[in-house]
Amino acid sequence: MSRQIVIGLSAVVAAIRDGQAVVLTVRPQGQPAGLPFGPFDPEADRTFELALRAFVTAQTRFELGYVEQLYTFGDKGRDAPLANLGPGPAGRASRIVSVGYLGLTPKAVDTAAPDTAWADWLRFFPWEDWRDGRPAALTAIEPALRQWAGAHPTRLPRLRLLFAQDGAPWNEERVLERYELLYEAGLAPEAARDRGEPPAPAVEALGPALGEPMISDHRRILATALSRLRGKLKYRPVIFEVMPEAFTLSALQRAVEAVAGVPLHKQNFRRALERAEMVEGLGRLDSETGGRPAELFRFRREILGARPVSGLSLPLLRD
Amino acid sequence: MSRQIVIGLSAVVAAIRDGQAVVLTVRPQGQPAGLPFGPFDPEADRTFELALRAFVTAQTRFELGYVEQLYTFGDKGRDAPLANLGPGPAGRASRIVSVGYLGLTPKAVDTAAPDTAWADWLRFFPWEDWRDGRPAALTAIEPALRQWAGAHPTRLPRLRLLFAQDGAPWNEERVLERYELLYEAGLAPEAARDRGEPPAPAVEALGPALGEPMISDHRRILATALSRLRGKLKYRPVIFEVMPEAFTLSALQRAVEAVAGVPLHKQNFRRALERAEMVEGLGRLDSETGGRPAELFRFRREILGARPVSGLSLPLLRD
DNA sequence: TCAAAAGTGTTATCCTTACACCCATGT
DNA sequence: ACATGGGTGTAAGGATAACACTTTTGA
Repeated sequence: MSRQIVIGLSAVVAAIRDGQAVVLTVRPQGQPAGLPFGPFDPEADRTFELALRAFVTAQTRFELGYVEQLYTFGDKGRDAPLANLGPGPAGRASRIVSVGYLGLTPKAVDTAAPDTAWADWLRFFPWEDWRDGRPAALTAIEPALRQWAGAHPTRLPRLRLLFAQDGAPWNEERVLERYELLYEAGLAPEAARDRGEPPAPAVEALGPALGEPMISDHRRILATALSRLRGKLKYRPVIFEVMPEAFTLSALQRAVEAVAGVPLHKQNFRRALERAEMVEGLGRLDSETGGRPAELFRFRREILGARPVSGLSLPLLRD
Repeated sequence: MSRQIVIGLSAVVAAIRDGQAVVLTVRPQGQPAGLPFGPFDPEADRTFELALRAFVTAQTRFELGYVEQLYTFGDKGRDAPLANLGPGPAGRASRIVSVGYLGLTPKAVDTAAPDTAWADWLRFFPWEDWRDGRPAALTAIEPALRQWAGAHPTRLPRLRLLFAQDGAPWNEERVLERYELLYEAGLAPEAARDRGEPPAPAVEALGPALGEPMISDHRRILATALSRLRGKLKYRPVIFEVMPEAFTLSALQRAVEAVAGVPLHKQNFRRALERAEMVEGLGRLDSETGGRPAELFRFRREILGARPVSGLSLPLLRD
């Protein structure tokens, strides 16, 4: 009898908390972190999305708002430690196909569900945070990357382009490609693990600069999500899905910066918002941090139905 | 024993022929057209992409070049007539999940494989061709669309936005959303078919203006592909994947226009190409159609590895 | 010589970028 | 008063959109 297919659904649930991009993780004690995931039941589930919403709520006591499909991963050998996804054709080795989803929510409240926590997204990709200039983690891993590339005719240009080597500019969208390069180079702990090998010495030496690993292919899915989200920021007003009803323009800018991982030019960011008529002042003020109180704004959701609406421009701050 | 999952892979293989965007279709005599598709074998296939390349070649005697994953569809009830996808868990009703792929090729050569043919892409979506102004097919289906929308608070703005009603501008990227609206409105023949109902009279009356239906969810996958491709044109130089090594700038422009379905401004299109240093004159001339011979150009593929490269701007021609 | 398609010049306008500066509050 | 963050004005440069015009071939 032939090997069976199990479809696993994984959710990247993202939010903003204290000016940082965070994701919902599940971490059974002692184990690496993972994303909320569950099996797709071909009998009972009418659509992927409904199944996803149901098990995320069950697992984390959290209701999803905005949801979109990311990618379906089916490579043999990268699904290793997800052996049993609950009931269904377990016992015998099943072929696991994983469908990744991205969910956004304005409320990063603690759910009190066991083993569930909001984790700083960039902890898994420390080289992705350029808000305060070139990240230290990148400097730390550069030697290992360059050693892997050597003078190789395709590796070296690829490294240059993806990791801003030799004066190449940083492109914040290519999160997945960067992670895949690290995996190929054997610099992601998951690479050795998936082959059943012990961790490489180079990986152990670099430690946290390589980012925290996750179970199964979850870090890959997380990288896919960040790539998608950073790209989408620019052509859809998705950032408002992680903002509360009322927010200050600075909070909005900090949210965009946290997701995109780059510092933005304050005034040009505001001018772009204004021109697009995306936000509206509420007259009310925010009485908060030290300094002049900021006006509260709201997203003009009504423009979504009324005209083709693009995202935000990212006016970079020169460094 | 529980119902099993079958994963079907479908390929949208696109090319340009005689200035038209075409796709590879499989059409057993008398039946509606379909995309090349085949089952994913969890036993033998290492990745989706390898499996896809293998069966497309087997089925159409055609080798794929550029390939990317589109989307994974798993809705119950939209997979109706694909009952048996070859060997595997057939006999008993299986749950079919379909993973769509997009492939691009510069050679739309006839393969001589049985029942395989290149079909004009826009035949399935006649309202998508704005190269010669507002398409007649759109004018034809507008009354039915407006009747469906009525004064409904969400339907009407959605219709306006997607189908350029009441002065709203046309957005060529939203192919999938338009198809889904037609499906919801019962104006795609597939909608009644999937519910096991006879064709609606309104659908029969409109005939070809609603576009040719396809088997299973293939028209949905085709719409997904066109959306993706139209979007991608603008931020990746994908158009060159469907061009021969040497081409004239007019041929390039016609290719872009065929895919995007909109007319472009000749000189501004060329200026954009020049500024991006994307193409290079070959000195050779093309001795072809009536008129002054055109210079042949090639895509400077080397820029791909060297710097972050975006796609083409689409300088619209006012109408 | 005329139709057909290739290819070029130029300007107004808008958007982006990059300056530098003023405002309102809490301590 | 001063530190802290909020909020504004304006000018240079580049990209886009919109004009109309010249060139080279085949029939």
